[in-house]
Amino acid sequence: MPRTSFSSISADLESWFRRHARDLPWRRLRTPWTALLSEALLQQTQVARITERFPEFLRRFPTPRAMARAGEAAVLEAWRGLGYYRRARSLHAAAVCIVERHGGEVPSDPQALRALPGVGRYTAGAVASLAFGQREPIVDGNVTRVLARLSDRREPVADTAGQSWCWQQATHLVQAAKNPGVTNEALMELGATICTPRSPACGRCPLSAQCGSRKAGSQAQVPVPRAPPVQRPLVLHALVEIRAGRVALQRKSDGLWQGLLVPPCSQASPTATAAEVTRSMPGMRAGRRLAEVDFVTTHRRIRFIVRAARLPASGDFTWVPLGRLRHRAVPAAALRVIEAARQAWPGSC
DNA sequence: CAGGCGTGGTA
DNA sequence: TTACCAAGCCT
Repeated sequence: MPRTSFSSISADLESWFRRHARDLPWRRLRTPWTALLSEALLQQTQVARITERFPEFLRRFPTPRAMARAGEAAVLEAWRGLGYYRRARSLHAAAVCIVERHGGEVPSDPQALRALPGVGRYTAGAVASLAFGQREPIVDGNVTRVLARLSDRREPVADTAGQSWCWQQATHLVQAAKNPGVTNEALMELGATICTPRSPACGRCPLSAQCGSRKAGSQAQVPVPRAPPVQRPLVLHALVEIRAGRVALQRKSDGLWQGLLVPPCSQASPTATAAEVTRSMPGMRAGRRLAEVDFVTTHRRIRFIVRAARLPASGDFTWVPLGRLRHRAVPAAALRVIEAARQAWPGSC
């Protein structure tokens, strides 16, 4: 792609974006902190999921200092149901860093941004360009797709070589831009609303005249999809005790759903007996089987085998009222496990 | 660097 | 119903 094309593309992107930008909550008030907050929330998550939740985050954590003071548990609680919960723990740690190392202000230097927990190349570039107007490139899933189609790239874009090519293209584009932040945001917006993975709306695309895949009619083949991840099976035995309208939960210390509240779980064979299930669970007694719940993540196919349980009074449990589950740091999978248990609970109709 | 890390929407 | 995948990062 010749240099003149990049300046023409960025100009078309910017003018299109000024007319067609969606009204998103984090665009109303654009500060460095709202940029960092929204980008952390949006990692691997669709815009529509975050638009509803962003106002609550901004209300609860209006500044890095407020988030640092609120504590990690409060951030995890606000993050309920959004997945990839390490983002929540990283964001809180980043807020602490910002308070301790940067006087409570989000840094503008890409290097300093990169040093924050949970901030990689994309997020650092996004905050630097969108919030500070710096000439930093960004590459995410949307940008990757738009760039691949513009050049009608028939080779993979997901592997190392492909991503390197994308960053190079994005760098050229932002170098040619009049307003780097606007060009970057427009590039993402185009990928999200026009240049979609399937059936892109080329008829409404401001770049259609300059698009290689449009010219070749290869939009459906570009970019080449990457091989789907293998989904490994995992069996978890969950022990649920409901007493006086409350369910016993534990804060998970590692692995899947680390830091979140879940019923006591152990990994064992699908045919394990109650005694075998509780062998590594001191003081806990497993009762009758109540239900099975299947849950799919990106890399796993999880089967929960749910048993009623008798948990020791001395255990370190958090007893959460059933009606409050959706306001606590309980992952969606655990909500489904608890709901299945409640349906099958002795005495339930 | 390949694999781990969630969830829900859409076709 | 399955398949795909979304404003990625970390180890």
